[in-house]
Amino acid sequence: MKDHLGLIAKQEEDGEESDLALCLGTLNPKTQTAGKEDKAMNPNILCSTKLDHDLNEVPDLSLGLELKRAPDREFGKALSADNAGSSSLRESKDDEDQQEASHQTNAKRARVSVRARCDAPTMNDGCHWRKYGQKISKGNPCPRAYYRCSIAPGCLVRKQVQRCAEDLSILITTYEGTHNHPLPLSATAVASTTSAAASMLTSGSSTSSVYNSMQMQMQMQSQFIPPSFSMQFPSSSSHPTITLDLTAPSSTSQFRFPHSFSTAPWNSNVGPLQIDYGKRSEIAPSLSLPYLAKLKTESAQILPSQHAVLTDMIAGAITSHPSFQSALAAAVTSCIGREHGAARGLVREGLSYDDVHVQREEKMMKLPQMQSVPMYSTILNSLNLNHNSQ
DNA sequence: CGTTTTTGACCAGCGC
DNA sequence: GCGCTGGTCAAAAACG
Repeated sequence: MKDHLGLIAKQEEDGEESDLALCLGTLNPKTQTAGKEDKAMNPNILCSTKLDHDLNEVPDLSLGLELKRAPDREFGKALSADNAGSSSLRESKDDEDQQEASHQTNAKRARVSVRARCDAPTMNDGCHWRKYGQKISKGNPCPRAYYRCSIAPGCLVRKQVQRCAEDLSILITTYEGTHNHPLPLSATAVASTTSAAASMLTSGSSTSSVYNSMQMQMQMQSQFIPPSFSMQFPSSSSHPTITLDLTAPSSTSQFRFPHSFSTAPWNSNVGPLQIDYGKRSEIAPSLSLPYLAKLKTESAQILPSQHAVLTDMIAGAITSHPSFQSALAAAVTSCIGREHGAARGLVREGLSYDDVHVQREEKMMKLPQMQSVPMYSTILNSLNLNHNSQ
């Protein structure tokens, strides 16, 4: 499967756990399906789509990764000290109490620090924060601001914002804690990224594939591709901290968050994760194939010869860590939720993937968002998800 | 008038 | 124990 990007998500229904695998990559141009070899390796491969042949025709599979609480205990354990994305509300008061107790007693909660060039006072991550303190810390003339999540009164997530002493254009944002409420869609991407990093830290997994996945995701959320990305694990810290460095020190071109990323209101309709593709403007997904296409064709950072390596990297990353598997499941849910209307229509019509593919362009003229429906509807059918619950 | 920010006081952890 | 530092609290001020 060297030319495929494999995504595997677990789902549990009626006590039975099953794997969902998506295969995005080279496919048989005649059958529009994954090759026999691929299916032999994983009978659960549901669909695949062209990535090498014609990137411009790849349906818009935008996976806004959103961590949900996985059924398996191991994943729940891994998430116990991170800041998950828009996880569902805690179902019992006991959970809240446990989390509160954990917060009170565990002085070494995992933190995720993001370094990025940003002109705005704070990096808008889609969440809603209330400032509760400010301090001048030792060794840095710039004050450190303390924020807590103000979406829900009992939310324990906090963040610290401070400018880098060496380079005032660099904003260091440090996240800590777990959201105990649903997040705005626009906040899920950053939250899931920091969540995955924290999860990796707390679960002890530090594989390079996860590292690479983090790099990919953060790059895709941004307007430009930083040529370098670093994670740091300070050995002497009161909190275990991962630093996601998006400042690209060896860059030949400056990497900055788009203006809209920094200043758009958290609950804006267009969302703060907005990137401009020339005259077109789209919500920046966490994993967007059109965006991959753009990278491939326009960025010198990703050459065609590197594509196999790239897909291998992503596949390895996603399949190597339970957080990403669960994140994908939630992401699919999120995607379907966003376009549930169109998907519902197709499912009701009983259209197959091929039918949809043929009619796609025609339908897109009427409903632009329909371009992502073929993939979603296939996922949808396989997951047997209940749209009405969205 | 409700919400958010500011800012000095307070507290806890840590090293000496 | 003491002082330093990071982090939080809470009353007052500012803001919309």
